[in-house]
Amino acid sequence: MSSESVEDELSAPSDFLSRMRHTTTHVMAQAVNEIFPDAKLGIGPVIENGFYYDFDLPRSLTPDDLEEIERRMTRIVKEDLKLNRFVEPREVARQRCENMGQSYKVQLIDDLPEGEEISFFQQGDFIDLCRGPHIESTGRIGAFKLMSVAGAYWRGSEKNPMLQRIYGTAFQKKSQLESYLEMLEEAKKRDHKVLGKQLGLFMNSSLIGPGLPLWLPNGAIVRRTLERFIQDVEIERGYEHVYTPVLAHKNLYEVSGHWEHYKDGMFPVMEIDGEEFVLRPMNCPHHIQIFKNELRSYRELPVRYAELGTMYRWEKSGELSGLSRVRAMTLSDAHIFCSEDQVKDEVKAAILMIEDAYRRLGITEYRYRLSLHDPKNTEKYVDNPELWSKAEGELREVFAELDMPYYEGVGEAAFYGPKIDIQLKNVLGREETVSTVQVDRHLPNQFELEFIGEDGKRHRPVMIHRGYLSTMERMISFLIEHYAGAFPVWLAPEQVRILSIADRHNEWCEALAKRMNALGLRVKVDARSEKTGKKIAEAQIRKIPYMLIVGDRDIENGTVSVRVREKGDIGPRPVDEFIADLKAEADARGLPDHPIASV
RNA sequence: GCCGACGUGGCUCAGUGGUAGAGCAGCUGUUUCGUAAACAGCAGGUCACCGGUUCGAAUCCGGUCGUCGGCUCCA
Repeated sequence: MSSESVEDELSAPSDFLSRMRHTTTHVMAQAVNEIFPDAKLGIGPVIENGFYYDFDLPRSLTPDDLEEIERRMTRIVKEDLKLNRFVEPREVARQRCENMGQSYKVQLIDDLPEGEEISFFQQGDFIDLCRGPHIESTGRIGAFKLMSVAGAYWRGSEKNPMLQRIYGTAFQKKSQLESYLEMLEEAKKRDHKVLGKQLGLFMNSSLIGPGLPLWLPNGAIVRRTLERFIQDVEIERGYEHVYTPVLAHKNLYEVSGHWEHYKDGMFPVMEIDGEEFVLRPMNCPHHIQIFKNELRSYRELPVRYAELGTMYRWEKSGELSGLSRVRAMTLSDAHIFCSEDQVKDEVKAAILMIEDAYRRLGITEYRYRLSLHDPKNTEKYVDNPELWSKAEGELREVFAELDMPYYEGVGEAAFYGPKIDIQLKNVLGREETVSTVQVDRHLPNQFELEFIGEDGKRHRPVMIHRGYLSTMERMISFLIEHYAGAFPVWLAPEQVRILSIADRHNEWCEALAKRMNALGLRVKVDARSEKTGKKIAEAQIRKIPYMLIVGDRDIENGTVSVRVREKGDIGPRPVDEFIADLKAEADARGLPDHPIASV
């Protein structure tokens, strides 16, 4: 992280927008410096949709300060100051920063590799250590806006002092800035926390506790439907399901190594009658005990145990968020026990299974990360260089053999082994880990797992940890945002709402709903004495895929007037035909082709 | 956990020291209506919690809890 930040600070991309944003961040620093002459500067890189700069200031910034800074920035832009670049020898540069009291900049210089050119940029009186590149003058900066203030640790480490980070963005044209801000507003409406409330999917109770969400009936339908899908696919693909408890002796996790490496992520020990229990933060040790329950033959392998495993992790309070970061979660987990020569095939099969699910869910924006350990961090990772290099090499081979592109993330591995993480892009363009496949030779050692080989001798199996569709919490928070709450038919809590035109149609509507319910379709009737327009508006807000409007004409002709969520009124359809089409669409368990709407 | 902001009926939000408000939702009644919100009435709030300042606190101050945006961490 620290080396990357230095990198960010000193080598911004060179296209005009990036250079302009980089210059804007300098203008911001200049403005802050005017208000706080003693401000110490951290780093000020360009990021995906803008920029930030970190400051060490005598007091914390308020929203009013941001306005003041913006005003000063506007003035600096108007002054149209030229940016001058100059280079200095290391010692001179270092002395300059020290004289300016810029201790963080001194640290940056000290960390620059030998022989690196050390450059400064100056506009007006303001001088800043920076590699650039910049635009030629502040006057060429277009529309900008400061977005927020946040605390950020110097160099990203909790051990370092916390600086104040100001986030901002800039565009060449005002209209571009405006449409970006509009886009953020739109994204807010897709926020799963907002939609979760609006659609009655989940809630939190401060009495129950933060990070412990409660699934409301509608959310429970989405979850159950997804869980059934997961289990059905797993059965098809040769997994066996098990159920294991969420508590275990602390000792289990001492053997596994979790206690040593993962203690901070666990709820504290419960002690009773001299026994120590913990809530499990992972399911693997439980599945391992099942593997060990009998003597295994190579003929049985691979053994694949799957479970929607509920677990508890002590997430720090500031990390919690809606359904995506929680303390109680259920992972679509599985552990594959196999022989050395089965590893790569099993990893590949798991990846292909995950890709197939994404296709059905309509998820296309993702990339593979090979998550490697950090050899320098022996505290976080099991210290066994041979195992690491073997497993990491193996996963690279898998990518090569599948001909799949990927990138590597050092320091992203699990404590026991490297991972293939599938990184999804969420609505805000941020990546989150959803599915994961991990190769592990550590836990089999810890628990002394064995199977009898063809040669009659004992061999150690390899374990593959496979998180299929993440935790139900994170996956569904992702899907809510991905679909903007408009779930495809197979996942929609309420698939159809029947709207009666007048009270006299209610009985017929109820009978129709009953008939569809009997086929496993989720149908409700809006039998209130409200105007049709109002019933439509409400069903639309609830994002129900189909509305069936029923009045005299329909009852007479045996039709329903179909209104499709995305398309509006598509006119009357024979009842039997609609039901058959809907049933087919729901059973397909995939993105809708909209057979009904396509007519 | 750290930095910052915020917390007012079920929901969305007004209200900056002087008797707690609106819209939607809810309930009751009227309306029976064909593709995005009929009309009227009623009810609903220890202004997150605890303490302080003040003749008087939703409003000012302190603390606690919770939420949000970041940092760190992560499925």
